[in-house]
Amino acid sequence: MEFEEAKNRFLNAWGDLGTKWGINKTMAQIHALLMISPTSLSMDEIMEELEISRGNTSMNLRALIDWGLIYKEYKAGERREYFAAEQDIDQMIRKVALERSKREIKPTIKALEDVQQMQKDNTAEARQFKAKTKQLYDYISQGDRMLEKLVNQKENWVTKTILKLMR
Amino acid sequence: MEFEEAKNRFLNAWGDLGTKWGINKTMAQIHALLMISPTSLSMDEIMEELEISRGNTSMNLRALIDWGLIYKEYKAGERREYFAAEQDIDQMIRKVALERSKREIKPTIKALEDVQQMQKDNTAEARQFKAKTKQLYDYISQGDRMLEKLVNQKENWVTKTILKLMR
DNA sequence: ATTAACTTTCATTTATTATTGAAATCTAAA
DNA sequence: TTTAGATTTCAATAATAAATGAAAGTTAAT
Repeated sequence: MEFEEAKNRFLNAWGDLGTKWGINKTMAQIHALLMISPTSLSMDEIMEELEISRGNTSMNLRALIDWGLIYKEYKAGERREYFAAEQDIDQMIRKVALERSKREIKPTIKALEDVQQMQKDNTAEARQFKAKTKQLYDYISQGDRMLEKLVNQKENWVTKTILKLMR
Repeated sequence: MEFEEAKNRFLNAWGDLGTKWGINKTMAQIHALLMISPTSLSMDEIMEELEISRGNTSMNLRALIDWGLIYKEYKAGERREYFAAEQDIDQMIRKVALERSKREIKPTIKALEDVQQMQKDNTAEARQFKAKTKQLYDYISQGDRMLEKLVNQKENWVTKTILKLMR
């Protein structure tokens, strides 16, 4: 396999993975491209490599910055902006976990909390509903608390966690 | 909040969560409905409650069965099929983790493996590419091995894992 | 073997999400 | 303060994914 072929294989695989994880294909591919690039890249270089429009590139670069997965770099005497990926995988996973907690887990927990406030209603349906949503609430909020805790201890928790659990 | 209102709030929250996790809204809502139902439900009951078509219901029930999240029940002397959700949350999370590993993680690992076979190429680009994809491969495959291990030990690993890590 | 209750399939339609590209905005340098 | 390189915005378009519904398929009971 040639380098170009391997690179495309990887960019596509990462793009596909992204779409399954609430990250659109372009966003994931820009991220992939920056991860494997030995130098930071300008918007034009990214557009050319991935054959995407300026608007699309701009919007997804911003999204990646919002997620904390890439950052801008300024070169002396150059006006244009360059972009580079966070290279530490632990850090990367931490960022993704944090963002997904914020966008998906937290709102779900809020909803589960809210529905607990339901008025007394002693039908079998209402009882099962209350029991199940409470169970889900306890479960998910405990998981989220764990996530938070691990994310905030700035060490390489992912690796550590994996190794701990592999014992 | 009335029961009906709470129920809809929950069905919508679960549907939304699903869309962020590669599970379409209807599939997630059917799952939610069955989780909170004290009895198993027929296809017609599900259609009516969620106001969705027969075709949609049929396809998503099958998908949920494929994922192992719900199962069929047959009632004596009745021709129609009834559906019930797996009630154990640990089991549910295990099923989702397993399915996502199969659909998303495994193919990514395969791609990362493949691109390692790239021919010798000593440009800075190729070297960074090789290093980064190897790093990702090691990381992700170790994570997936852990997942597999935990999923296969049929205990309530999610709870245990969380508690272990909360220490 | 035929009927009728029930389920599945899939071509078409609808809804959702992503992408484009040109105009507007921003900003460093002249 | 004007210019020009560069980025952002967003209405329009394209691509993708989900939902419909009617016809085809299944199967238990007669």
